[in-house]
Amino acid sequence: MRVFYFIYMFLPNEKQGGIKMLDRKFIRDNIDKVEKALKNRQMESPLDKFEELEEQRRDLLYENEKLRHKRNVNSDKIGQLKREGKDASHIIEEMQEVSNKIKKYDEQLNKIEEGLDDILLRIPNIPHESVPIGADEEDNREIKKWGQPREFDFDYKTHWEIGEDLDILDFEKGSKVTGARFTFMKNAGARLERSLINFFLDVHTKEHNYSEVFPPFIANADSMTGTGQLPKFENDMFKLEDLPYYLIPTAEVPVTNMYREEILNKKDLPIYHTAYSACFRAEAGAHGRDTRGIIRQHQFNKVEMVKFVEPENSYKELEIITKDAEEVLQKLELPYRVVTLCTGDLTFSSAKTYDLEVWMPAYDTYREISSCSNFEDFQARRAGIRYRPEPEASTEYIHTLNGSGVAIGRTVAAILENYQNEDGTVTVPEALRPYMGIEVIR
RNA sequence: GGAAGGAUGGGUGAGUCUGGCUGAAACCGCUCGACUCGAAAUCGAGUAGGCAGUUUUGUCUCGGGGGUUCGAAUCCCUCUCCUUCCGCCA
Repeated sequence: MRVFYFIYMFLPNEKQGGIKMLDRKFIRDNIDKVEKALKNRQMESPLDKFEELEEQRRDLLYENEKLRHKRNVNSDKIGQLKREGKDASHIIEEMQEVSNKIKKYDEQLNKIEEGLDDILLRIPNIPHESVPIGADEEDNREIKKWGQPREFDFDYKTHWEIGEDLDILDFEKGSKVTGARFTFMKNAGARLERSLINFFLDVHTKEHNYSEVFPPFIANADSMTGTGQLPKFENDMFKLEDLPYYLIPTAEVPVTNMYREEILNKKDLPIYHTAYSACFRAEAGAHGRDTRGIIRQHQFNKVEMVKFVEPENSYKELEIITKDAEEVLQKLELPYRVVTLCTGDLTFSSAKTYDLEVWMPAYDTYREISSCSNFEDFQARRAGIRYRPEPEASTEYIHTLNGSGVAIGRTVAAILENYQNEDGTVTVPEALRPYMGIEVIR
């Protein structure tokens, strides 16, 4: 109950026109399409309620506008009479009643609008037609494999065993200082983490043309709503007490919201940003999963890529951003595969997502290390990010994309496991040696 | 934390004291046209958005929310953000 109230209080300001979420008109005109999308995502449909409210809204609006028109006309008349020094009291009296009626209609309309927004903000993006239909991750489609998982001729260890044996990961200290799912990295481990951050940022800025930003790690409720974390996923985030501020779950949030409520210049597009940030996730509902190691932490580091592009280019850009992410894994010579997420596994805001999964020997499988998504205009709508396609044309929503480039902690885990040696040491991947200054962690 | 000032269209910025004829001057930018071999300069025209209906229309929006009033960019309350000064701090 209280949570609900809280979310409600910090929903985005109802700006002029309410440029938020999926478009009402679009939903109205494409009820079937939206309905189908919800079904493919394994979600219940709130559209009956939506249609009912929408109908009520339009009826009330019509009545209300008629009254407002009357008021405007008569107000002009009153002004005119007063200027001429004539008496207007009989009209004023009549208008008092009209104004009261308008006030009542306004109240009803506001209530309906709130109900509509609450529904709309919880409707996810519509999957792109190329997205495979499926229930869960089992139905994701593998589209590419790179590298050969290494064959070990000795008893290989998990990354947490390696980390503790080399004294570069300290789980006990993490849980003492903070709690479960927090870890200290020490010595070469700390350095490895830092090296990866620098390495990834260097690759993306120098080779892939991203401009680097260093964002705030705390964002407000409007921003969280803009990228789609709120209102549905409040429980997945850490919230500051008594403030409408949240620890960011990814740099996507602050970087995408940099341009919230802005009209971008066509000549500045596309905009590419890359950003390092710490990421904070409550991992609600993940009890018991990946409890060992650093695969699933409440705090982890990530280098993120974010793009703002013209709509017609966004699917081309999705391929590019995915390649940009792949490239850092290739440079590190870590075997990985690329999968297209199916409708049931797709995240709330995304129209299409490629996951990069790195080979993890100890798990004997591929694990997600990057997620590259095209949100089309979903986030742009919520966040009000537009541009003018032609000088005379009216504004249009841009398309946003992002991709992990890539998650640092999981890369550390992958390096420790894939590059481990029989004597317990870990070879440093060649690309990282300039950053690490050593060839072997021992 | 204390004090003062401010938030207006793509940008700069008038209007706020003295409420109505201001959805908003002027300038810049941008678009089209004229001039030109072409460009610059100059001149002319155009140039916010949401919602509802869509043939002419109506309505709402001057940071957000609320109030006063027949009527608010304009008066009052409140919140947010920005600027300047003081204090504090890495």
